[in-house]
Amino acid sequence: MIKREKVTAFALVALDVPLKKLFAYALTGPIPAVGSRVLVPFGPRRISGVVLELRDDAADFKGTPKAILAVLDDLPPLPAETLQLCQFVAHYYHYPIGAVIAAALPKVFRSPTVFREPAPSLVYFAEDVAELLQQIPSRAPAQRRVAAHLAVPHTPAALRRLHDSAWRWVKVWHEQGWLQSALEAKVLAKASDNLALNAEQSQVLTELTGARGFAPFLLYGITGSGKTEVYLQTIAQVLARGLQVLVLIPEINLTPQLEGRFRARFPGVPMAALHSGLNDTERAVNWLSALRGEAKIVLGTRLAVFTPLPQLGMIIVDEEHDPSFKQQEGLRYSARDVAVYRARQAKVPIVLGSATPSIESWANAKAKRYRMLTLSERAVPGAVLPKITLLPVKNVGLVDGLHVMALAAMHAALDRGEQVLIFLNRRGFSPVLQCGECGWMACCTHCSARLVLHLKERRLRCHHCGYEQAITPACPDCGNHDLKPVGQGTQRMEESLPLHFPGKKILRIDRDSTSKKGELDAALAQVHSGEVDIVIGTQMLAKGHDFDLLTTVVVLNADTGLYSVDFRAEERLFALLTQVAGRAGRRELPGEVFIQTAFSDHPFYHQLLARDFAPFADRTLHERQMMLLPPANAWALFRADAPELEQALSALAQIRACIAPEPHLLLNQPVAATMLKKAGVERAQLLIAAQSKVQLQAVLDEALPTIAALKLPKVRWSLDVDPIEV
DNA sequence: AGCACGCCGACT
DNA sequence: GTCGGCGTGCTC
Ligand SMILES: [Zn+2]
Ligand SMILES: [Zn+2]
Repeated sequence: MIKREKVTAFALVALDVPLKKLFAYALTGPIPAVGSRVLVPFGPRRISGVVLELRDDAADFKGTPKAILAVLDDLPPLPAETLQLCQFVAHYYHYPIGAVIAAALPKVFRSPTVFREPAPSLVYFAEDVAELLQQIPSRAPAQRRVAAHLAVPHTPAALRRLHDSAWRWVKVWHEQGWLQSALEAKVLAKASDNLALNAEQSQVLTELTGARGFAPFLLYGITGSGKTEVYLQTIAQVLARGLQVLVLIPEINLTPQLEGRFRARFPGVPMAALHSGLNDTERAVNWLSALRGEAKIVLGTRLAVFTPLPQLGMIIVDEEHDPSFKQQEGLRYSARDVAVYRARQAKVPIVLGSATPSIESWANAKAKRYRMLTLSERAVPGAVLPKITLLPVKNVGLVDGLHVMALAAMHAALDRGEQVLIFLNRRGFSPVLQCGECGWMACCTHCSARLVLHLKERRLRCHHCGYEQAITPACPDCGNHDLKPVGQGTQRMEESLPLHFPGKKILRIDRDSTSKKGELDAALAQVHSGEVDIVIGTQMLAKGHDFDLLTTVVVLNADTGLYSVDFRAEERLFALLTQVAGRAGRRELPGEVFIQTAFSDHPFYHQLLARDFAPFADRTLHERQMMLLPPANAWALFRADAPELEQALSALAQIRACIAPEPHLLLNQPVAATMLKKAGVERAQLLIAAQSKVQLQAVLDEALPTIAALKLPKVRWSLDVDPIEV
């Protein structure tokens, strides 16, 4: 009889801990595949991890490995490509691999408990929404708003997002026979028709559908040029080849509209939405259907870039310039950049679409690393871009914050029966509450910031942390009772406008007025129905929402960043104003945009008025090259916070000392953050600039092990590669 | 990041 | 006497 030595095998497991290493565990039972989710003992607790390597020794671990407790098969082993993508991200953003994998997985797969997939739920929809609406009395507007959504199939969970009672109503309507229900995969409806394409669109479609292998495109298309229709027809052809499409979109409450349009065009094509509105279970279910290759279209926000897709055929990043593609805490990745890497890895085409591309992507297109495709005509024949007028406000008397020309234009539009949008990106009544005697201003105790006066709620609130307090009745410094609101917020505009527009219906739409479920939906419905005359809106309304009767837009206080240190301020303002201008005018009603500005002489406005992003982008890119700013070089930013600024600065000085100077590497001095105090800590930062991303990575690879070994008590620090806010 | 261990100040 | 403050150190 042959005595076999006991075969011991080991697994190297990635765990969600801030340590840049893998942990060795002994395999006792069946051998899990690489990529499997496993339950392991870790110190006194049991946590979930992912197997990255199998081997017959414990690598460099000298102790006695503990045994894996269980292989959790609620998740199929992650494909090698997904693990490799996570490895790339871990390396590029200098983040521990276990933490990257954890961030890439739906929350339920980070927990040590096994996820039980619920039975597939039915979806509810109306074949003829008009017929359904006839059954619902007009005295039930909330029910009618829900009904109006039901051309698109909804799960019970999706219904609950529309309105707390929506699921209850739908059950009744279904019993009445006014609605159909089906398993999601079985919905058979007529697809919305392809829209006719103009010559430019057809040419772009031909280019995109003809591409094979890794092929990056920058689709530069002006507002209203029909980018979405081009996406839809391109997607149809990728689906016809039996492949999956990943569509990444910004994080805004616009996902439902886009999802509706996709579902209407591709009824019966399984689609997985992955946005922040979903609960953990929905997210996990949709993610699994993508991983299994069942969902053919994955429509999601930045996190969706990590979704495993066995038959990936194309990636589309819509509004590629949008800052929400860059995560601003923890793993500070750019989903757009990761998407480009992923397209290269999967050897598929990628389309970055925007009316105002990021200068980074513009530079790539100019350098022929991306192929530039242009849509320069409006898709709807005869439609013209809105006219933009600057209203200089320097040394001009304003009436409740409005220029007389703006008031006149608003009156004219309202007289024609049209709607007006006042775009004011500042919630609350006034950004400052000030003492008229001594000049004292109400400030947050935890942040270096003013408290914003919210008169409606009778509170002073900090917009940077959760702090709020009752309105101070008197100045704490001099006792004066005459405290004055200074500056104009949306609430103040809402209060003063009726004086100038008596009898007109005015509606404020901002985060405060739409914080409850269904409120935004209700507000938008009021605007669509035409019962609202003037809308006062913040950033929330800048994107996407199209109102047929809205012709006139007045922009207030948008350009405060123009002379700031932030070198991306112009780029962002161009994108914002382009988007806001897109709200003005439809088809036969031409739009007009009035921008109140204190900087009407700024060269930026010459280019905005020319309505052409290309010369602006060319000039900006040239400036960046002249001044050695990204994308002409590569930046990394160390941030530190501590109870005292001195501690943060000293930590950054120690970090800086770990980086060896070399030619073409700029090591700045640590400086206090522009807003020194935030949420009770004092903050500082250290910028390093390298000639190229390659040099930057080499420098960071070299320095980070030393930096990680530093003892920095009371200080929390993080590294941001390719920061967008400095 | 958790979580335990450990060593000093004021509480029943 | 012990409850709890958070500094320090470790996790296969
Ligand atoms: Zn005072
Ligand atoms: Zn604050």
